[in-house]
Parts: sequence; C-alpha cells; structure tokens
Amino acid sequence: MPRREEPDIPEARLIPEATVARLPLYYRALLEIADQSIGTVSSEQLAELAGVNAAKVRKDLSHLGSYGTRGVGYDVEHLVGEVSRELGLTRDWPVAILGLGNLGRALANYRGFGARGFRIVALVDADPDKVGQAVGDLTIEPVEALSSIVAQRRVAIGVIATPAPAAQAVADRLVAAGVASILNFAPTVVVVPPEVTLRKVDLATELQILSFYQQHRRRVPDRARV
Amino acid sequence: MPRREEPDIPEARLIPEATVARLPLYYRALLEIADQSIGTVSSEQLAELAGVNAAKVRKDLSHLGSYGTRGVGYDVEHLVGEVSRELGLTRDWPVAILGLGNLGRALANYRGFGARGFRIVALVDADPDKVGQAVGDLTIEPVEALSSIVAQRRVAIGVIATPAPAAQAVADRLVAAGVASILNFAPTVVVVPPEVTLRKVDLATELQILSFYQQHRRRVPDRARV
DNA sequence: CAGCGCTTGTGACCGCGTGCACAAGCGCGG
DNA sequence: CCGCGCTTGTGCACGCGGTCACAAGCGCTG
Repeated sequence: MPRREEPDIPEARLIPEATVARLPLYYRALLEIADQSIGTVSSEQLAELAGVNAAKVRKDLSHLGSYGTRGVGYDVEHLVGEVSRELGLTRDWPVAILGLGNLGRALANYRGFGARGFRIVALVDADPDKVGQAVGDLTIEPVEALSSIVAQRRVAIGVIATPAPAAQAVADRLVAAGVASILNFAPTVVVVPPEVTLRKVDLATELQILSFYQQHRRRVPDRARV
Repeated sequence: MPRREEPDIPEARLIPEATVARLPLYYRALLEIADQSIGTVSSEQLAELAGVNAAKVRKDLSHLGSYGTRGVGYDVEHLVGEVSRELGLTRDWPVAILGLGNLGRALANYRGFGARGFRIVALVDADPDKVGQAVGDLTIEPVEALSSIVAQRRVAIGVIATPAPAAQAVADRLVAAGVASILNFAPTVVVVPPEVTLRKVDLATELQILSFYQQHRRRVPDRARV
C-alpha cells in the first residue's frame, strides 16, 4: 500500500467534501429560482428547495466567499455564476461512455446527461459486433482505440457501464490514457490511483440498503400516514 | 442522508448507517469468495475485496455479532448467511418501476437488478401511449392503477425513473399506496414523510462533483458514496 | 440620522465515524 | 500440555460535519 502523499501545496480555499456534494443541489435550486426572475434568495428559501437546512446552506456558501448581503439574502444571478464557476460548469467537459449494454445506451440517449457542460464525445465497447453501430449521433468504437480517442477529443470524464468483470480493465485503460475522473456504474469495486477521482453509482447496493431498512422497519401499530 | 428517527424505543442491536452502507460490499465480496469454495476469510482479505480497510471490516461485522474465530477468520458460508439475513436478502422484494423512458426501460431490462431477492413486478407510466406496451415480460400499466397494484402485488420498493417534474407526484402516490422504500433517479429533490426511506441516484450531481474535482485538480479520497 | 427588523456569517459544541494499537483468544506444533 | 503465531474484537483518541445561537451588518423608515 503506497503511503499517502503529504499536501505540499496548502490550498487557500479548500471546500469540504460534504459541501461539494451539496453544491449541485444548490445549483439546481438556483436555476429554478432564476427562471422565475427572482432577484434575491434567502438561505431559508434555498434550503427549502435543496432539501437541506438553512444553517448548512449558509455555511456551505460561506466557503465559496461572502456573496450574501445581510438583511437581504443572496443575489440569485451572481450566486448562480459563482456556484457554476466553482463546479466547473462554465467549461465544456468531454465525456466517454464505456460499455453499451442497456444501461450504456440509456445513458447515451439520456438528455439531462449532457444538459450543462457535459458532452458525450465517444462510445466505446469491447464487443466487435457492437462496434460500428450508431447510437444517437455517435458510432460505437473499439476499446483498442480508447487511448487515441481520449487524446484527440480531450476526454475528461469516463463513464463505465460495462459488466462487472470488465470494469477494472476498462478503468485501467482510462487511467493509462490520462482520464482523471471516472464514474463507475458497474457493480464491482474498482481501484484507481489516488490522483484519479472515482465515484460510483451502484443499483444493487442501493436496493440492498433499502431492503435493510425495510426489513428493520419498526412495526409501529397504525401510525397515521401523512 | 436520511435523518435518524428518535430512539423512543431503544433498539437492541442498532447498526450504524455507515456500516449498513458497506454491508452490500461485503456481501458481494463474500459471494465471490464462496464461489471459489474457500472455507474461511480474514478481515484483511475481505477488506481487499471490498475496497475498505481491515479495521473497518472487523468493526462492521462485530455489529452483526461475533461471527469470527480469532486466529482463523470468518466462516464464509456462515457469514454470507448472516449478512444476507441482515440485509433482508433471504426474502423476496417486489419492485415497481415508475416511468419508462430510456432509463426506466434500461432498469427493467437490467439483469443484475433482480439478481438477488429483488423482483420487478410492475411497470407504470403516466403516458397513455406507453400503457399497454410490453417491456420484457411485463406490460406497462397506467399510474392510476398504482394503488391497487401495490396492494395486490405487495410492492415494497418503488423506483422512480420519471422526468424531474413528475417525480414528487409519483412519490406521493407511492407513499399514499403504502410503499415505504423509494429509490429516486429523477434529478430533483423529493420529499417524503420520515417513516419512508428514500435514497437517490443522481447522474447530474455525480458528474458535477467530478467536474469540481477535475477543475480543482486536487486528489480526493476515494470515498464510497453509498 | 437613529432605530429597528431581517438575514448573513461564524464561533462553539457535540456526536458519529475512522483508524490505531493492543489485549483476548483460538488452533497448531513440538 | 505448553508456548507461539495469527486474527479477531474493541477501547481510545481524533477529526469532520452538523446544529445552534448570536453577533455583525445591511437597508428601510420615520
């Protein structure tokens, strides 16, 4: 096990991981508010829309800087700008989808996917029968071409939608090609070097967690349902 | 993160939320080990396969009871039994999928979905044009029939795969029908009463988090977001 | 221009989760 | 039957994140 690297460059503003995970919620809430031509928003209102509490909103936003006005609230337009800048949504992120089974195809066709900043630029599969097929505007390409695809199209994010047994090999190829951000849908543990950011979305895991709580649900007799 | 219910009745064995979230990982690892006819497994080996550290494995498993043997390890077969019992995987959980766009159809066809214990028993959509269509072995039914479907087929888990604007209404219908476990794929905040367990899987959010770290070029601990 | 109401920003506290390190305990070999 | 090596189970300390509550500060009004 490699020893953890020391943070030699102390970051001026480092934003807590928990806060980063909530920024997208605020972003979405802010877009809705902006659509309604509302000038300012309070932490209370934003909390309501994002499904968190107001103190958290204030503390989270304070990490980005002091963009609020006491007694008034936050300027919606300005805050949208700050949050989207912080999240990197002012740039364009080329995305590659790896594995085009049911899930991969659904992702490729998912409109909300490429909504803001994310653009699918490549579809890759190891199956020779799938290579050459068209999915939406793109054509499925062979996994052997991954390296040059990543380099030429500046792929920043790889989305793994392969069967579990293929996931680690695909991740290794992505890392070797220089992709530093990976979203894994395959139901298996994928190991990447520490400089690569890996997030996972796991259906089976989510269902099993639900199953746990469902089973352990306390049997409160006839509690009124809301 | 779902808020914990007030402990008015002190639960004998209450398992930390973080542990519950890791049990599926152990379960999957244990199944792989069991396939290789290995009798016992150490916390170290299990940790390797589950992508966590050994101390955590031991502490997590200790919450289920003392099923290990010092100097030896854990009996694989026995542990599989205990974990699957704890996760409620010895039962059958009827699942309904709400909304059959790209994602809903992919979920309906996803093999790994119904792998263990989870059985899709209903597909529901609000669009009259989709009602009656066949997807796999099932036929899409109207959302108006949801209540009776849930009652008759004992639906325990609802999977929301509708567009964002429809999600809250569908969730309300599910709750009203008595479904206490909901998995939300729609990119929006859904509010449910506290006795209902809600988990969410959000593509856009995940991508935006990746985008943040990509832009800030800083290594982030490979933490499981489960 | 002073006072008042409203909302932000943050200091302080607290509880959960994590990791370390070690004692407890099991089995095996001599 | 005793000692040794291996692995579990856990006490402890620490840090992150969440919540509360309040001081600071802005704008409006009289």
